[in-house]
Amino acid sequence: MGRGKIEIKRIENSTNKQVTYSKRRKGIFKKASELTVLCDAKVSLIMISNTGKMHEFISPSTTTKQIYDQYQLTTGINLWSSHYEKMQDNLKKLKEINHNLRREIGRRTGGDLNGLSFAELRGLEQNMEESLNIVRERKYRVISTQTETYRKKKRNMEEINRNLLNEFEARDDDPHYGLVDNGGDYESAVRLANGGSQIFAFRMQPGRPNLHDGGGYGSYDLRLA
Amino acid sequence: MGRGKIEIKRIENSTNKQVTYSKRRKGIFKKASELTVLCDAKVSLIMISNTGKMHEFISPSTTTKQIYDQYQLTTGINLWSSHYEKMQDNLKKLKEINHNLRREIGRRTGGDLNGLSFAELRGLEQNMEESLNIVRERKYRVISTQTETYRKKKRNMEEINRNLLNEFEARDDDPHYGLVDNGGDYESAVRLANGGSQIFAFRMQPGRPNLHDGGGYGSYDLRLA
DNA sequence: AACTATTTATAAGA
DNA sequence: TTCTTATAAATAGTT
Repeated sequence: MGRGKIEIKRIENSTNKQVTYSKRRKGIFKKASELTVLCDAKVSLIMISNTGKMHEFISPSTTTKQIYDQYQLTTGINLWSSHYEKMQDNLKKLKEINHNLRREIGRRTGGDLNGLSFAELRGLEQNMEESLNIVRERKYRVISTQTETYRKKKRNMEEINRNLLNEFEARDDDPHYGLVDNGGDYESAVRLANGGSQIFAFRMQPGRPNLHDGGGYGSYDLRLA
Repeated sequence: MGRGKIEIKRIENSTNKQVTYSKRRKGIFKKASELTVLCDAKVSLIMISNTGKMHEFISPSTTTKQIYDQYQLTTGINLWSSHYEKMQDNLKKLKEINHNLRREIGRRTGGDLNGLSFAELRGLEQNMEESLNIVRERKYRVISTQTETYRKKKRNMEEINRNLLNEFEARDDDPHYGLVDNGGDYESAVRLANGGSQIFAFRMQPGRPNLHDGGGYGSYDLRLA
């Protein structure tokens, strides 16, 4: 359809090729568009020119992805399986590790000991004893550090207290002096001066902590995997 | 191009629509094919009729997936991101759980105790003590069961031994009788008869087990995640 | 599915 | 690139 008939073979002239591409592309797009309207078909048309430029036609009321999903359903070809595989692999490994970790924890919290032999149980026991000792040592270190800190604070407060009392006695002609500005500090100083050991009463939260509490120890959501 | 001009609007007559679809589809495919030859362009053309039938044209020397990969590169649209997202989500959750499990184990084996307060340390200690007790109880139960089993075996062997000695004495006119057929059993019987307590010498694997051994306790590959 | 009058697409030229 | 136009190609309606 033109001034002369042409043979369907690669056009060597670059300009001519470009022009033909442009004209025919427009033609195909028009026909694709007409088809979708006339026959309410869905069309996905992607063209990439020899210069690498891309043009797309997609029938209205659908998306390229929809067409592609249907394409895959029909052909059975999964176009992104290769993209999946690596991820699937990772997921599988993670799940396995997760399972092992879970079993380890389970055993270390006294659950699921059925599969273990005497020797394994003995090994586990010794291992747990060692770990427990480490935790204990750590605990003692923390408490001794805290004790030291509070001892220092106490000394400091005693010093303040002494100073305040001195000032208080020195100025009892003005009974309000020293009590207004330093009221809070004075109270702390007195309380702390009564002895360091009581301080822990409200720091240690006596009794065992609630292990299933929101912020408590060992409270992850372990539902997945 | 036909006997009469038609308006570009949905064809209501089903048969007519089907015929038109068929004719025009052929036409578009032909034009697409010609374009790829004339202009060496790449074309992916997927058409789905209103009856759900799919037809595809793909220019030779390429694949649908290639076109789509290029499509994604050019448009920046990731067609299978939605497929990814769920997986990514799962992966992320698993990694998080994994991390928590790891920290839990780490603490229960005496590592990474830096972030814990005194109260938390105390909770952890108590928790570990309880778990340790469970493991100990289990160990004792296993060993008492084993002891009982061996006690029974021992009694059984003593019985066999007695019988054998009886027979041996009764038949010492034939010195080979009883020793050939039952040699192994006799030896076992004698060894077991010496006392149950020695049996554990080779069952208990004295000394602490190698914790980093291939099949030993606590030996997962924890590299991933 | 084949025919064919007619419309539409487009090759070549401007 | 776009317009023009002669001509090839596609196809609507018919058989």
